[in-house]
Amino acid sequence: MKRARTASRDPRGSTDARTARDELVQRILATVDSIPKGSVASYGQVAREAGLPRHARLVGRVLRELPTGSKLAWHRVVNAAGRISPRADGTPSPEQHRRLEREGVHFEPNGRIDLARFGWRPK
DNA sequence: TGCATGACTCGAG
DNA sequence: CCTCGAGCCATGC
Repeated sequence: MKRARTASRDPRGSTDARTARDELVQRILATVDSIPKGSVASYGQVAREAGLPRHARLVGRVLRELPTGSKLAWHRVVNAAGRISPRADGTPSPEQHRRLEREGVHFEPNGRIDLARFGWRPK
């Protein structure tokens, strides 16, 4: 049975609350997975495509929590400025930079990617 | 319930 | 082009 939520308290421990959240995560992962090789999408764009406008930060959180060695193409997600978002240490991930260049995504001298050229445009 | 934390974004200056 | 500040919103303590 569904374990009635005591109305007041609904800690993330609530079974349906957790499943609902997991579904949002799945949608985000699926969207990221659909970004074609050679192009990039911003956190906000991924959120919108996943049907979650204004949730760019959630996309970032999800990617941050990805297990090392994940098959997901997390490197195709950059910020709206076309840059690799700084990590906790304040510097952009060299790994992400490498992966992108390896699949043909070019970086300008200022560290930005020309979104008009490499930005993902879902059909 | 309140308050701080961000792989965010956008508009000003 | 860059730095800031404000707005945004799920999380976690």
